[in-house]
Amino acid sequence: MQIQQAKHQFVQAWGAFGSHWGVNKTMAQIHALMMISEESLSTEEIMETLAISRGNVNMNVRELIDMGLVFKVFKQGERRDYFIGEKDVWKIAKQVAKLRKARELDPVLNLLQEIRQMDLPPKNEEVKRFLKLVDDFYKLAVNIDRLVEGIIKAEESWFWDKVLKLLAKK
Amino acid sequence: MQIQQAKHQFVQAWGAFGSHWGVNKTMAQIHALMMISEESLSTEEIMETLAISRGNVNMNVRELIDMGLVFKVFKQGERRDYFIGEKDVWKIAKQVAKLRKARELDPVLNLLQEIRQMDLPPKNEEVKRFLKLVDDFYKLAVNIDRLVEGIIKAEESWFWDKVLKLLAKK
DNA sequence: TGAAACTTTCAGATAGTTTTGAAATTATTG
DNA sequence: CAATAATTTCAAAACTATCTGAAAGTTTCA
Repeated sequence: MQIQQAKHQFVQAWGAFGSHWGVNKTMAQIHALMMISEESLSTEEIMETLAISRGNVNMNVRELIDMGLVFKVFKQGERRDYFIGEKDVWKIAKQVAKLRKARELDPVLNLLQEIRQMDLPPKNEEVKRFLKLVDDFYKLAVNIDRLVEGIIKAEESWFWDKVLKLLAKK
Repeated sequence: MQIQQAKHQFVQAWGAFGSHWGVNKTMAQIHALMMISEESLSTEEIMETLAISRGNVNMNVRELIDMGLVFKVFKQGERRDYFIGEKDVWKIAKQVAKLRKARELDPVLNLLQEIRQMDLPPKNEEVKRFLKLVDDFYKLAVNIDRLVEGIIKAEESWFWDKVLKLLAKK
């Protein structure tokens, strides 16, 4: 197997995974390409490598920049923009955790909190059961929130060391 | 606010969240409805409550059953099928974690493992850097895998007690 | 300043997903 | 067995997301 084939496979697979992660295929492919490219890349180079349009590259690169996973690079004496991908896997993971928390968890916390604070008479069995479910979900969501916050703030080796030791102990 | 309104809001919001979780709106709505319904529901009742077609209910309920979040119930003297939702939030969470791990994490582990085992000559800087990235991702994925496995197996109170205490200590 | 180089936008095209609803199938009852 | 009730299937329609490519906008430089 040659390195170029291996990289190609990585990029293609990452694109396919994207669909299961709520990320569009092209964005996942661009991100994969940026992670494995030591050098910064121009729009043209991304277009060619992935066989996609200029508009598509522009849109997705911009979003990756907004996500903090890709950065603009200015090259001395060059007119066009170049982009470089974050290479630190732990930083990438924390960033993704942060973004997914904001998209997937925070809105749920808000909804549950809102319902908990409703005044719902009469206090019959139906109401009690509903509020119990909402409350259970809320407590779970708060715990997950704290765990994710912990991960985002943690130092990698410390975190895994402690957590995996803890889970093993059981 | 009345209980029926509150339940309606819960179902609608859950449906909207679905889109951000890689779950289609209808399935998320049906699941929400099943979680908050004490009684088992028939296809007809779900159709009416959510204003959706028979085929849609059938498909999504079947999938929820496959996911282990909803169960078929046979009613004495009744010809039609009834369905009841799992109500235990921790069980639901573990089930979802299991499903998402299978969909989102396991394929990545396989890819990374596969690439790690490739023979990629020559061992130049480019190859080394690529394999380093793959290796970093692999180690991270293995750690996440262990964490998720730990969660799936853990007893709820024990798990949160320990983990949150750990994160607080830092 | 103005022409070239490059980036951004966005309307329409394409591709992908979800839903419907009627027909086919299966199960139950008298 | 035949009638009835319910479930399942699936092709077509509706809807949604994504991508293209040309036009508009911006920046650079002589």
